[in-house]
Parts: sequence; structure tokens; C-alpha cells
Amino acid sequence: MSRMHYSGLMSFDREQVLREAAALLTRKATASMDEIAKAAGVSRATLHRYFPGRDALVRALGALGVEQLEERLDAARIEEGDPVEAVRRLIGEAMPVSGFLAFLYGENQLYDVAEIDEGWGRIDERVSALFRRGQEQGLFRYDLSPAWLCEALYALIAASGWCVQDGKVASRDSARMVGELLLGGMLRERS
Amino acid sequence: MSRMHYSGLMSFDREQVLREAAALLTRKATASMDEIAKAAGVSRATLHRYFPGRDALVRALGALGVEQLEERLDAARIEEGDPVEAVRRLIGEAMPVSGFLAFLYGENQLYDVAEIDEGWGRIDERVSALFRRGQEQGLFRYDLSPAWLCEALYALIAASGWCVQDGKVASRDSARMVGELLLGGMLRERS
DNA sequence: TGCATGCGAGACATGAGTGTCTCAATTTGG
DNA sequence: CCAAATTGAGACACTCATGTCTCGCATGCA
Repeated sequence: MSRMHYSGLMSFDREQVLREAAALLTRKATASMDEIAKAAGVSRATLHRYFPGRDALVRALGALGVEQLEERLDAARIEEGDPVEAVRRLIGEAMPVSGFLAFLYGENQLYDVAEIDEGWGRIDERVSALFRRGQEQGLFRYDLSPAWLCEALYALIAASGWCVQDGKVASRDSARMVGELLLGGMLRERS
Repeated sequence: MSRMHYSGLMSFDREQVLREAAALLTRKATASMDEIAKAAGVSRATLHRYFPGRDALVRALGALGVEQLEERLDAARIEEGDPVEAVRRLIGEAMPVSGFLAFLYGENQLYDVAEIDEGWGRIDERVSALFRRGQEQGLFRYDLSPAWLCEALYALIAASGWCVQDGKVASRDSARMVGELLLGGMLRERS
């Protein structure tokens, strides 16, 4: 019998494999199970023991992404304080996982998994609530819907991650680039 | 002997097939050659006669995307007049092909094709030049690099196309949503 | 020491997508 | 109207990723 009951948790090795898989698929979304196994330092058989099939792996990846992002929403305390500063904190927290998020963003396969879908629903709701709060305080524009601001935020975070990986933007500048553009736009301040 | 010399041009049928393929792959990036052939209304054999292999098809698609976008840069006359209005015209022109652009954006395979790469180089150069021109006229912020503004523009266009397809944003609002956010940001106007 | 569990390595079958070919039917142009 | 070209349909082999299995080895525990 197994030494561990997988009651919601997972073994250390399994989680490590998952993180390696995330790192690889972030760089190469079409990597084969064999490549993933090699990158994770386990055999293909073991990879398949942990995740019976590519679907299971991608689903676990999706759940990991939701979990990580929710942790970062917590860390950024986006429901507290000045909405503008909350947006800046959110961007700062989300930037390190921008590549991973960009990968999950393009994985249409995940839209059928109810668990993942409701996870993204929770995230969207929290982020939209932040934008709504800013609007109600008269800080954010009313003519841009929270839903659109939400998507725009995701898109800019993903794009900046891509730029950093491509050398177009310095890693230390990326959060500022996203924050300044999203909050203030590209026009110079009116005097 | 063939009725036509393919000196740079392509037959009407071939171009029609290419456009159908673009439309399908925009919706389903992993469509098989068989699905593409059916969607284009030709047999798999004919599809393969036009484009010897999936690589050739994707390359032709990349070239088509570059060609279309350059036409729209011309139509928007982005090197003329007020930079702010030029950006608005550019967004208005590019919006109808946002889905197709989003597909090409995620096709890493194209980065090895010199012809496509230099096409995107030309496009990036023209768009960056527009942003630089706006900066030099004191209209655009200096602390956001043209390269980043470029990528942000692409990302927002792709995101808005996605939002429209998803029903989150009305089709006629999409250009304004992108333009307002990119140019003015999400903060309310300072009095 | 002996036993059990987990892992790595590899063989094997399967299915999907692909590239190539043939042949009959249709269209096109002289 | 005939001949050439093009197309559609289908057969065929090949590749690759995948899923499954077995077996030998190592590590850990009693």
C-alpha cells in the first residue's frame, strides 16, 4: 500500500515534476511527454504513473496555475487600500509567473474542465472587483469595463513576459512598463 | 504545361484556399490538413498540390499575414498627420484581422523563416517609428520604449479580438477600448 | 538479511496525421 | 469535338506521440 494518502495533496516528487513541466511547456508548448519527462528528470513511465495521459498533466497544470495566481492575489492584498497601489502590487506579484500564465492562456483545452473554469471565474471576479472598486472611488475610468480591463491586464502581463524573454525589455523594468501603460496610457501627462 | 507562370503571384484558387485556411486556423490552431482541405472546399490531394506540406502552408499563411498587415498600415497612413490620430487609424484598420494576427502571433514555427521575419521587422519598424515620432513631438511618454508600445499594441489588439469572439466586448466598441486604454490609460483624466 | 515498493529502461501495439501515389471523372482550351 | 490538364477520391506506407506492459535494479523497511 502506498505510504501516503492522496487526499487532495500530492507527493513532493509529483509536485516537483509538475513545476518542471510547467517551466518547459512555458518555453515550448508542444513538447512531447518524453521531452517533459527528461526535463523533469524522471522516466516516461513514472511521468505516466503520476499523470495518466497528457490530458491529466495539462489539467494538473491548469489547477497549479489557478492555485499560484490566487496565492499571488492574496499576497498582493488586492482588496485592500488604494486601488491604484493594489493594481501595482498585483502586477508586481503576477510578473514572475507571466510566462506560465501566457502558456495557460493559450491552452484552449482547459475550457472544458469545470474545476479550472471556476478557478478562473474566481480570479476574474476578484480582479474585476478591484477595477470596479477603483471606478466607484472615482479613480478609474467608467467607459472601460472591468471585464475589458481584466483581459487587458492579462494580455499586457503576458506580452511583457514575452518581451523580457526576448530581450526587448529589461526584467527589472517589466512591471513598471505594464503598470504605467495600463494605468496612465502612453500619452504624456496633460499639464 | 501550366497555363500560368507563378512568378511571385499565385492562382486565384490557391489564394482562396489560403484565406479559408487562415479563417479556420484562426478558430482552431491545431486543425489537421484534412480539416483544412474540407473547410477550403478542396480535396486533401489538391491542398497538398498547392502547399507541399503543412510547413509550406504555414509559411504562406505567415506571408499572407505580413502582406495584409502592411496593406493596412498603408491604408491607415501611419506616417502622416497627428500621431495620436494615426494610432487610432492603425487600430481601426488592424482590428478586423485581429484574430488572424493572434493566430500568427502564437506560431513559433515562423521564427525560422527569413522572409517572414524580415516582414515583421519592417512592420515593427514602421509602428515603432510612429511611436518615436509621437515622442519627438512631445505627445507620447518617453519612459515607455517604442518597442514595448509596439508589443503592447499587438497584445491589446489580440486580446480585444478574443474578447469580441467571447462576447465580453461588443464588436463596435473594440477599437475604442484598445485605443482609449493604450493612449489614455485606465486612470480618470486629471483635472 | 529478506522482502516489498517504486523507478528506469525498453519493447510493443495503437492511432492520428502526413506524404505519396494511382486512377477515374471533370473541366478547360484549342 | 478531342486532347490535355486538373481535380477528387481513395489506397498505401511512414512517422511520431502516446498508452501499456514487462523486467531488472535500487532503495527502504522490518
